[in-house]
Amino acid sequence: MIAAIPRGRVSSYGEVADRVGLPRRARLVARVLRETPDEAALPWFRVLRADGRIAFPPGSRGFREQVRRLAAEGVLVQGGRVDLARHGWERDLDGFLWGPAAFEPPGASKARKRAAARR
DNA sequence: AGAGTGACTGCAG
DNA sequence: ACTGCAGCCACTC
Repeated sequence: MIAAIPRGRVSSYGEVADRVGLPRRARLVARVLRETPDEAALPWFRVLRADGRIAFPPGSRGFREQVRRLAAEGVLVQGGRVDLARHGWERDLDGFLWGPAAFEPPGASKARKRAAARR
């Protein structure tokens, strides 16, 4: 299930559990990830907490590594968290509303809405 | 059996 | 938006 998370998208422990038919088993997903060797080459870094925050302690080695890997595929982490409305699996709001416009600078969305309101 | 632990969640303040 | 806290499940001691 984790291997199926598309590049540039993220999911959560709970969502992964749900998708494999194991509701309320978020902690089990976390355990599996912890026990999985790096050689498995799973995109573990695409799994976040339900609110979009990185599960590792801020500043820890795992935390920094996760930020680095996410950034490498265009997923910005700010204040330790990812915008799920933008990068969440199956809830790619920008993609749905505006097409695969990819990445815009902060505030671009607001500015666009203001412009639309003026018309 | 009972208490403690954690790459988690949802909700109340 | 942030912090606690109870609830949760699968172990471990």
